[in-house]
Amino acid sequence: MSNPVKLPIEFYNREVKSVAKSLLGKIFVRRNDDLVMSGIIVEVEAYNGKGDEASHSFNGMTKRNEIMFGRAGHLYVYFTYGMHFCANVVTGKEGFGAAVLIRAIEPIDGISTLAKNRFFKENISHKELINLCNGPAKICQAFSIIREQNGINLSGDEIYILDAPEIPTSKIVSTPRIGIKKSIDLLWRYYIKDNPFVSKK
DNA sequence: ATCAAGATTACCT
DNA sequence: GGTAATCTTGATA
Repeated sequence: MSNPVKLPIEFYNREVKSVAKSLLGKIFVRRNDDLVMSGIIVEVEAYNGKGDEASHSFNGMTKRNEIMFGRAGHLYVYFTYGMHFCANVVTGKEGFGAAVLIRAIEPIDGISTLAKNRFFKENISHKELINLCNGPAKICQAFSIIREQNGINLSGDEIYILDAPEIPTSKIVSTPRIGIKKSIDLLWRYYIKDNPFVSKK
């Protein structure tokens, strides 16, 4: 087995749709001391800094979205619907306001912890495993990501993403983004074809 | 100050 | 397929 290495800042400092597609197949890791949770990123969405009406950054910087306008390679966490958190990776140059929403993860390590966070029990059925991280708010609940993690540097040791081989273009499916009412013509949602941990076909 | 919408989810028929 | 839950945020006055 090869040495896993954290994605460098240059990885994130690129055009948001390229980063989004490249993030598929990479390993998302959350570490708390000796506790490790991880999984394969299988579904993402790109939100651009310019000309994207569905993006939080569309109307300029606010207190809520300021991390989105910060440096690439940091985590943008927001609260929505009065009860859910969603996690994004900031991309591109500082001040641009682009980010990739992580929508689904195939669990690998720390599944009993992920399960406890989501379902308040360690042993789960196959159905519950599929349902563990197949949605942006489910990921945050499973990985214990809240307001506190907003702005975290992905070069650090608490939350980071490990490199892994690129998913070939032939295995990447593009669709409209989920749950938005503007810019629905843009096919900026990407997921790994035939992966059972994707949120929706 | 007020208010409507929201990058969702779980549970219902 | 439909909708309640739940509250922060940003826009408007």
